[in-house]
Amino acid sequence: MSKQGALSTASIDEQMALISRGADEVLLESELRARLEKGKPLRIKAGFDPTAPDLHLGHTVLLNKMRQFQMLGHQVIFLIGDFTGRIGDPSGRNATRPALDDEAVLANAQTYKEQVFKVLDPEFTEVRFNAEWFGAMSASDLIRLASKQTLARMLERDDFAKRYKEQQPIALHEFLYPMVQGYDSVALECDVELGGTDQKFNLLMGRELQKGNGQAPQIVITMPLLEGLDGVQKMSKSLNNYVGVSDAPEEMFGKLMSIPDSIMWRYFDLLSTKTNADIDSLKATVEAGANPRDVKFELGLELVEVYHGAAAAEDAKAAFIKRFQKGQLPENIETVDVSVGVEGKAIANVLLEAGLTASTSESYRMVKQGAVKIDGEKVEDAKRLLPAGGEVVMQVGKRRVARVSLN
RNA sequence: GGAGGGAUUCCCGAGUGGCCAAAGGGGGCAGACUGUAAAUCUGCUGGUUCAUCCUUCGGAGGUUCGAAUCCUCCUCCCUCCA
Repeated sequence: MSKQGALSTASIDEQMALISRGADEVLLESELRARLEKGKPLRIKAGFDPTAPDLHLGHTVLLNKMRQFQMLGHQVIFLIGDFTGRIGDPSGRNATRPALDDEAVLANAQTYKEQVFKVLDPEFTEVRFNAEWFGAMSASDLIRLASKQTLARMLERDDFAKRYKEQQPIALHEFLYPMVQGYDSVALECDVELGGTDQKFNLLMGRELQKGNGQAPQIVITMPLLEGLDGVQKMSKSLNNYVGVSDAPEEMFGKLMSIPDSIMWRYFDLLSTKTNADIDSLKATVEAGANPRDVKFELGLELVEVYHGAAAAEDAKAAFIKRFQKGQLPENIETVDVSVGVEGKAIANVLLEAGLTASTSESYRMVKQGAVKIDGEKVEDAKRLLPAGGEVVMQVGKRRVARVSLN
């Protein structure tokens, strides 16, 4: 793998292998190979809808693929769909999504940029907004664009076909969306467009429109959804199985360590910038009997480093080992003040007020199950009163800890 | 317009007058075992002043000593007929 800014000296086969790693589909591989063989930097685009500014690792799958292209010396374009974001996107939804107002779009776009450059190298990233060309487009331009597509073609899309069949409404503007997105590729003269599998139809539309405008059709690469920490369902906030890109280093490391082994290689394929050869050699060590945990450490280190730097990553790993492998208390325990009054307060209530349990009922349950410790001592009686004065370290289970100042 | 079926605790789903804070499963949490993995076993899984009392079974009323269960009205969903 070469330094950025210059085309990689890796063989075409190696480049193809890296580019297609983890991808759901590469359409068409033969075209991609042909373009790589020309030996010129390619223009790689991925579009982002400015609706969800709080990113988790699932969202970074595309970014990581872009990063891999950068490492091969190609130019990536981070396209913010500010114009299309104002229309609303029907992708994979049964109902139409409300349009965003200008202010929200801009604010989200800004947040996006901040988070995205943790992964991408800003020097080799072109940030564009599609209002740039659509803002200036006239009605006649738009109708001319629309004239290039047919109803039958639009209804090939599963989502539309299904809604049509079920007699659910399809707003006309939803037909415009794929065309508008496809036209982005024309405007940017893209060689490759990346997107989620749910975007396949729209990505292919870009090929059609490019052909119609005398450009070589872009290669389409679709990336799958990343499974969450449970290893089964897709990573999402609502399922609470995600690693947020703004998670603290220790939290991020710990979450990554908790993924099932079965999903570990998937994370490497989709999130790591390691070469295929490096990943293969890690696999070989595990097959030879190495503890998969140590390979997971590698994963944790790499990903925490992306978002927090190398030093923080090492610290997170050390803290993890100390806390969970050796069972010691973490170093930075949050201190919480709890007022207990002159008579003192029952442990159950102190736990609640310290935020360690969700209710006093839960406190009682935790104590009953032997999950509560105060200064390392298992608590037997949830009703015991804690007197004012002094600090105690309270633990509920392995993960919840707080230093509680009683006053 | 007519005839039926349904709405239950985070989710699915049983319950058809008291033994129901409500079976079972899922999910989650905790304990054991571990590599904070998986698998497995065990327990817990409405609130509380915790062997107590309070609130919950779509909503509002009613019958009853007592209702998730019966009656009335309302809201929403599904199936069939016209």
